[in-house]
Amino acid sequence: MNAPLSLVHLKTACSTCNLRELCLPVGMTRDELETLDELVYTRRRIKRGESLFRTGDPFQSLYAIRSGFFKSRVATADGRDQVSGFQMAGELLGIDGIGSDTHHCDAVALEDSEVCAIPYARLEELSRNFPPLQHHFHKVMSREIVRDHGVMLLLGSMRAEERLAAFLLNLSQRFTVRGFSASEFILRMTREEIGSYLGLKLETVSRAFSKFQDEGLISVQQKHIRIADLAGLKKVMGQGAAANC
Amino acid sequence: MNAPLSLVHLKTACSTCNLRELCLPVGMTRDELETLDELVYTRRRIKRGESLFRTGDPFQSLYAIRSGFFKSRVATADGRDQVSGFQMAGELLGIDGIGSDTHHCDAVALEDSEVCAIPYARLEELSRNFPPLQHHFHKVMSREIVRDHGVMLLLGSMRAEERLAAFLLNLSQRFTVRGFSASEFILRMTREEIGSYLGLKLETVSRAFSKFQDEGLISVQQKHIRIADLAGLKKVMGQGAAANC
DNA sequence: CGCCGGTATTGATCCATATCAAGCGCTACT
DNA sequence: AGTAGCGCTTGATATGGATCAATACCGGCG
Repeated sequence: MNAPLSLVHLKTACSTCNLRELCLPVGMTRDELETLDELVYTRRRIKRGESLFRTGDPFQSLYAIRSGFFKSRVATADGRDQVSGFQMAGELLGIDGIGSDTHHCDAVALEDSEVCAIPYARLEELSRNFPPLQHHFHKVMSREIVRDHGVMLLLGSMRAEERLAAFLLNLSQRFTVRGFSASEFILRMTREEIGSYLGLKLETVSRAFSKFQDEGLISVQQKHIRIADLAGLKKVMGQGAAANC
Repeated sequence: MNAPLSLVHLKTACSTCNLRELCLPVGMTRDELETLDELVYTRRRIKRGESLFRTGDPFQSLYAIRSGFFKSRVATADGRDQVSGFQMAGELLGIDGIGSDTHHCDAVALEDSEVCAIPYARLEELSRNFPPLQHHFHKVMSREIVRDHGVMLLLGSMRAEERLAAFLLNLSQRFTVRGFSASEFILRMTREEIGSYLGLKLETVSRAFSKFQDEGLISVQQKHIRIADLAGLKKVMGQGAAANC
């Protein structure tokens, strides 16, 4: 009774994955999806606090998040570091490694997570014979670049409250896509990690949360967030700035 | 006497381009390069101040810079904008368009420039039959992501002088690769554009330049920069932070 | 050659966010 | 159930960079 279950468990297949609308296989037909099943052999579990890979690790595979929540962190030589992104189910980790066969950031699980390892050489090979995959993979990378430009815009030209509003709206939107509530969610990261991502100190993040609550835009209780006034938050962000970050 | 010259001029070929060590064809053999010649049909001249493409333009081609200097600029819906990068000969513009078949930034020439248009559909097609091209293109995109993470780190955690030092060192390094002086160059952009890129106001950029000059690290005369103490500048940056930005 | 507009420098002041500090509240572990 | 420790909130103060303002420079044009 246990054996077949764990077999199913081992044999990961894109064609039966309920994230196929979010992950690499987006927009492929049933037949095309079956081709993709050759791509993923291994699943890997990462416990909260553990790293999927670290800066300097040799690059081998991309990782599609099946479940859980990650942060990516880049570091300077002199010890400073910064969160460069938060990743959730269906998103791809490890693209930073392609350019030099070495990872350029750490990917740390913020909760117990599970990923599909996609051997990169296999992906290149398969995408040569399979244009939809090739094209979609390029789109994923291009969108990552556009997203990063949005973050640069945020870091370079928005004030603290605008940044936090943009951050909350972005999370909300990504939860929505995944079928969760747009207005109520649990933050997986600490105030310090949010601050790091937004280029702010944790106290500033905390104060901005309190201010939003006073203004009736959200209610905060530690990591529990409820968005009470979506339009109001958007207004704080500055009339609909970079929605892509 | 004029005809053959302009013919040569029209027939752009990667295999004879003196930027082939910097551009898409990096690391390819002579034979492989000739395959690439099919890729580029058109050259385009862009005058100083003109745009190669703008946000919202339909995406068709990538552009390899043959000569000149560009800035990319992203904008928010509420009118704020920010320089997201400066590009020089051998670098690729337009990758932002792949993700949604629409450009997400403006590319503006900062001096009279010339680019090779690379029809994107052709690039995908050719790279399917030509793994070295495929692999190198992926590397270019991955490196762009890593570069952007470096900029995010700069914007999120460095102070004004560190940012400017990092900026100068980065320019210096890129000029070196292109065979220009590492220590003496002309800035193609205004203080305001530098400030926009670095998340600072133009006055702050100007003050930082003056401070560096007072400290004997550089000499500045308007757009003419001479780096007098490379090691000193690196120290300002914070003991060799993100060299990749 | 001299003027003009955009660009750069420099100074004075202000303000948003960092920093320092204290206390509170979860949550997880014994 | 009690408690230790990390994470969060809030207050007081400091400061780096923004803002406002005045002047200087430079390149292009008449």
